[in-house]
Amino acid sequence: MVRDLRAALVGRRIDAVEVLRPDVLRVPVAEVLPALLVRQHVVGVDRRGKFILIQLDSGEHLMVHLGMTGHLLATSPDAPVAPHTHLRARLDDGSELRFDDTRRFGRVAYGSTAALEDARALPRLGLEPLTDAFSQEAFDSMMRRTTRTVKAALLDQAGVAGLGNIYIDEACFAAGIRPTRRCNRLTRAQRAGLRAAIQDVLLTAIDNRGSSVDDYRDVWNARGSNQEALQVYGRAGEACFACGTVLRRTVVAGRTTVYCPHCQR
DNA sequence: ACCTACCTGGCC
DNA sequence: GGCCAGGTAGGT
Repeated sequence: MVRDLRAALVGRRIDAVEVLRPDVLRVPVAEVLPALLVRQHVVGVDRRGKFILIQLDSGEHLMVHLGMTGHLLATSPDAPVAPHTHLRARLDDGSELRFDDTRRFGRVAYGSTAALEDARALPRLGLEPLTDAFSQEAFDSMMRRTTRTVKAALLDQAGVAGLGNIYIDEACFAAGIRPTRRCNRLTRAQRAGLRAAIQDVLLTAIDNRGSSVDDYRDVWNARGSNQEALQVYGRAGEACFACGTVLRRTVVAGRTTVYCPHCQR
């Protein structure tokens, strides 16, 4: 998403902003957001975990979290406006950036990263799994000192940033580890396998432009193809691609979890 | 280290 | 009507 947003936004000037649903805005109050954004240029787009940071020439950021059902779309201003569109920004190339989010679990905020952290709009996030910070040493020390299940630990964005329900189940399958296993009980080899699997699963998903299992769409409203590569997510009751065993559904850390009882121990 | 609430919509 | 859904915050 961030790579697509860079292509759509970097160098653009914001000409007009309309907040249709003020309560998706964390900080500041919605009434002042248009005045803060208008006439600024987008200088970059970054990401911390699942938080998208659109950097403006003031040095501040428009921060967006998509929640479960959020979209950021670059579109023509004339295109039909999706239901639950909460924010519209007109850009100097005649295009429009829109944020829509049916369930309103997503969030928008504006400010410096320090201000966003102070306002608790941007929480403390853990290791970025596709950077050098995600070393085996760092991952091991995190995993060795918690008794939580693997599923719960990986859902916690303060440990590893950016993993969600789909990719955790996929990484556990790729590593042959049941999501119900306790972190501190994994062997060194299992931790190494899990770390590699996390990186693999994420890189594949990015190559495939995301998992459009349901309503994920890219910035140009196109579907990704990674839903076709998923091995376990959404496949409970179906046969494991590796061994044919029926995949099992359970609830771990409050989330639906699917695994192969034969391939995953 | 859990557990529930927050929302809307689709499906049975 | 009840159950389920890519997530996180705030409570205990």
